[in-house]
Amino acid sequence: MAAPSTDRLGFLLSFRGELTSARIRAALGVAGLHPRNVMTLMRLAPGAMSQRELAAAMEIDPSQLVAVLNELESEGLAERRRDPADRRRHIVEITEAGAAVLGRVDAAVGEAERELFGDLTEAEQALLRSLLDRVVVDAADHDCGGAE
Amino acid sequence: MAAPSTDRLGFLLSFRGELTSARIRAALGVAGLHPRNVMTLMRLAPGAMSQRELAAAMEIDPSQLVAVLNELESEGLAERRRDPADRRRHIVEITEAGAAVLGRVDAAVGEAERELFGDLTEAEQALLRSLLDRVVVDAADHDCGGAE
DNA sequence: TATTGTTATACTCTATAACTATA
DNA sequence: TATAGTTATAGAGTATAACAATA
Repeated sequence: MAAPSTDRLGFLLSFRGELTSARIRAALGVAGLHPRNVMTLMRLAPGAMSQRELAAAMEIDPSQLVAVLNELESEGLAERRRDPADRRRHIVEITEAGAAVLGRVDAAVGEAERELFGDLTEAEQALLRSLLDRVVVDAADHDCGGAE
Repeated sequence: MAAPSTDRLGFLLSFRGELTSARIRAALGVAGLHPRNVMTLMRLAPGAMSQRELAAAMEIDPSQLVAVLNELESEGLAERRRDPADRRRHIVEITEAGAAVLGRVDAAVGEAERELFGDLTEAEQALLRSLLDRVVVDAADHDCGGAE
């Protein structure tokens, strides 16, 4: 849906964020993976963890994570193995192939950022970052009814 | 899904945009309407137009607009009438009640923006706006496959 | 035959709850 | 009984195609 009153800063930030998000998602898809699967690999890159921990870190429901890991595992990009200490748990780990994919993705995201922010100097990019960091987005509950 | 590498400016802008969008949508819902319906009223505020024009302006499919207008009309916030010059067309118009709703919404959005950007001075808000305006988001086609 | 608005259908996402196997 | 992971189901949202009325 196109912007109706981009003269409001809130709308401007929302719409630019959405378009930026679309460009980044396209970059994440460079290896033919779903962006969500790539985000999962990114989470796993620093180290292995249980599915429950991974779901919590990504703020998604554990049941949604199942399909993601099925796909990643079938493509050889991540592995699940039982935790010997507690056989209910799965330890999830990124594979070498998964890490290699992340390398390609990182290059594509870098390219996307050069396109997105290429008209800004390094200093201006740093300034934009610091201003965005000061936007207050701590989700106080502002649900006002809505929908029908 | 939470941020995996907010150290990249593209991710930061995406995630701040998403959270800002959520806060703005909550404000749009202040009158109990679906945000999409409020956006439609905003488009109609400057003047009446046909459904086809309205759909084009909002960049949505005409068929999706039908349900929105049904709801707005049943709530007395907008009206459809046949164009006498071309009886295929519907002229869509906001009502006084619809304009009144927009007044309440505008106040709520103003409040949301004060929360979001209250830590920034007026000058900093203007700076943020000008930097966002220079982010390049003209959708060149970057579809790289993705999904499965 | 082309266009406007409408309806119907299908596909994706997401949220939730029920189920299994372990503890 | 409680927890980790899985499966199944339902709902919202969206995209597409077929349709009726009018040009």
